Amino acid sequence: MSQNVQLHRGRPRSEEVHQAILKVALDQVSKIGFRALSIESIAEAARVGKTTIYRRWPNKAAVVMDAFLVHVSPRAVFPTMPRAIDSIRSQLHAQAKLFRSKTGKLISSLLGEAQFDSELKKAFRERWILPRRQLARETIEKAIEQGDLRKDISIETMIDMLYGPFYYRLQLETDPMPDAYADDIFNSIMNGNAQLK
Amino acid sequence: MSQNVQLHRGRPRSEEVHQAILKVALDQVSKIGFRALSIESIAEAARVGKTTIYRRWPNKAAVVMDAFLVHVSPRAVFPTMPRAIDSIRSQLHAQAKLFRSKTGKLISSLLGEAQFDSELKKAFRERWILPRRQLARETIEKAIEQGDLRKDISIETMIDMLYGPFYYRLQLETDPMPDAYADDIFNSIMNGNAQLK
Amino acid sequence: MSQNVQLHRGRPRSEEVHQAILKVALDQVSKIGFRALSIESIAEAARVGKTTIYRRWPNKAAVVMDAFLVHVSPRAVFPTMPRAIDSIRSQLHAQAKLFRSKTGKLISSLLGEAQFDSELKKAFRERWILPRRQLARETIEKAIEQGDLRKDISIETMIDMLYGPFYYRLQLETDPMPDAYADDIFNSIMNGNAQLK
Amino acid sequence: MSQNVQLHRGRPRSEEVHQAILKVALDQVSKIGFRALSIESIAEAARVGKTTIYRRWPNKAAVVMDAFLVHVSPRAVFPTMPRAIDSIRSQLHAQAKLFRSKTGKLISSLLGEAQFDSELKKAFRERWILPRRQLARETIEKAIEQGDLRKDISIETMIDMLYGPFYYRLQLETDPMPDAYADDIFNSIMNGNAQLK
DNA sequence: GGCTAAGCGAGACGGTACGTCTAGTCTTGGG
DNA sequence: CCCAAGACTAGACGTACCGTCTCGCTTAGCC
Repeated sequence: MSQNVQLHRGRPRSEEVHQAILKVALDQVSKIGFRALSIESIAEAARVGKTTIYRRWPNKAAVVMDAFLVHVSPRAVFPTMPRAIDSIRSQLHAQAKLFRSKTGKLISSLLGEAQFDSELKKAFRERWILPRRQLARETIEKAIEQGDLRKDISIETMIDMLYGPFYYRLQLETDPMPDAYADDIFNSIMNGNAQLK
Repeated sequence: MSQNVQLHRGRPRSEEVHQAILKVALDQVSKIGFRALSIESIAEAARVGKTTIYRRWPNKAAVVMDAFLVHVSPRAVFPTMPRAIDSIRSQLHAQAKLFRSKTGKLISSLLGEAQFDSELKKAFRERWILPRRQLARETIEKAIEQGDLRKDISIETMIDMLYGPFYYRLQLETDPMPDAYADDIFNSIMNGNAQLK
Repeated sequence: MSQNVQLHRGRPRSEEVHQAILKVALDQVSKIGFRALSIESIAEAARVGKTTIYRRWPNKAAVVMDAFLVHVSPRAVFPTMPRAIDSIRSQLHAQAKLFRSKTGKLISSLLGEAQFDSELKKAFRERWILPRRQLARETIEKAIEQGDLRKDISIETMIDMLYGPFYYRLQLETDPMPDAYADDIFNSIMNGNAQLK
Repeated sequence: MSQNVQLHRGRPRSEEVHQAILKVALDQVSKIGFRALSIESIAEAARVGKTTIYRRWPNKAAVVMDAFLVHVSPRAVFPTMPRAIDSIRSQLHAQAKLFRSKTGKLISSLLGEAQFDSELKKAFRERWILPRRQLARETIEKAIEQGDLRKDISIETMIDMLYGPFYYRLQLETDPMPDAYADDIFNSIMNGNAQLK
């Protein structure tokens, strides 16, 4: 029985063009920022028709989101160490370093734009936030098993406390974000702030 | 002898007009959202020339920022209780309530937009964030004096941990933000998550 | 062998749209006058984007100039008669009639505006004035050949005297412009005003 | 019986201010042209409130019209000679000279603007054109009496032929306007162009 | 090798809002 | 009542992008 459905009719989409667009998008977002970026400027710089971009993405946020993930994914891996609790501390340092880099600016732009674009918010959450939360969740569970974290804690809240302050400081720039900040957060989460009686 | 310098030359700016613009801005931002809002629509609805708006604010973000503060300031007061630590818990509940309301949406819009507008970020930080941090700081110091918080903690980090998770959840909508969330955050900050040995 | 150069790249400009704009421009200039006319109102009435107009003409004067020529060209032909001198007299009557019509108002608007827009002046001169002067010149030369006009006259000056008084009266409205006016001008040009001794 | 009607109540209008406005208007119209001129720029340059200008003139055309007349009136006098026909020839030369000067540009601007402003047209006609026509009329009548012009001519048409070609050439710039042009016009008007049989 | 279908770059299309400009009016304090 | 200053409403300007569309041309698989 032959397969009647013709899978690829007509000229196939060019992978080259796809990559060129993402590359230009990333370049421009770094150079001129997310706001100043426009589909028109990407199209022009990539020597590509606007239609070609709109055929693949609904708007510039989606393009930049893709460009961001292609760029950052290989870089942002969760460290694995024998003691899970060490992985967590290590991850916080990696987080601080990432947020201090140019990528930090890109992340805050995407999160900022996501406040006005529910599709982007969904994508940002599902493709960037949730995978990292899942890794964090697994690591926390392992740390509980290893006896370093209490059994009775709310894991989701703990994850919020691991990430929340970083995004807060990234977006508000109330203070810089040195490695020591990661340690402060870690210690506070582990030991709490109450005066034991 | 006489004062030669005329302090207010020309027709003074109309306070009525000022209030009308802020009112319309707030109305519209609630109805149609920050992005759909335009200076033109505000001008039209407020029966005001566009120039009159541009004379007072550089862009719509600045208008909405002002409208937001006028609207929210009287509402968002830091509760004062005999034990400072109770004020903190109470404030977290107020925070959760505020962020669940329509104002929460407005705050996330302003913080989102602030990622693309450094003047707005400065204004948001200095007129909204920092005053609240200052109150939090004073309350924490009082709680230390009252023996409820440890002397050796980093106050700035603790403030980040009080607010960060709320803004994180507000912007990412990973989960809802019930009153119980405020309690979870409070307990985690107070007691930490480590398994005591 | 093969022709590599793509002659018409991109979507071609719509002739329909072009005509629609000119039609609307002519309608509106008749109804509300040149000054009250705006590119915005043309765009709106023609259901066309402003950019589409600006892509083709630099300002409203250029649009109206084109609309005028499209409208008037088929109407304003130089009459041809066996005796060239009769063509001239006939043309003066046509001139008077044209200037009394709505088109006269349009011509005075264009000439008026041309005093502030050198491009328009150039266009008005080259596309409206000079072609008519050329026809007049040929007719005068023929009349000289036919022995009705003297050989020693300055043709350019004579053309000025044929047209100048009409434009003068059109613009200043010192007096009406009946057919008799054309005859007066014609007789004066032919016979002069000096008392022969 | 005392006169109850108070003729001048309040502060009298300043003559100084009046002159300053006219001077600035004339300066600016020479420098930047009629179109670029605005009431605002006059007010600013003359250190005068806009209201003060609007109190005296309805719009910029009226201001410039006044400034023009104040400037040009003492300069533009009709020459008087024993033979009226010589006055006419002389006047044509003066006309050519005036139209070649900066004032020519100003006249064409006013006449141009007058096509869009009926009040200005009225003022231009009554205060500039008609007085000169009246002088021309008187001179022509004198020339008829002196036997240099025919009795049966249409005087109004002859005046149109004296002035029309100059305004035509001033506004259309088809050709320069040398003194010889004045002679050509004069000769044509006097002798006509017909071949005598 | 020709047919069909989709992709391609280019650029025109209808729109929306921008931020600026000027018009002509109004509202201060002061002369 | 005049004056300078400058805010007021109104509305057009010309520009920038949006997201869609329409060209001629290219590139594939299928018959």
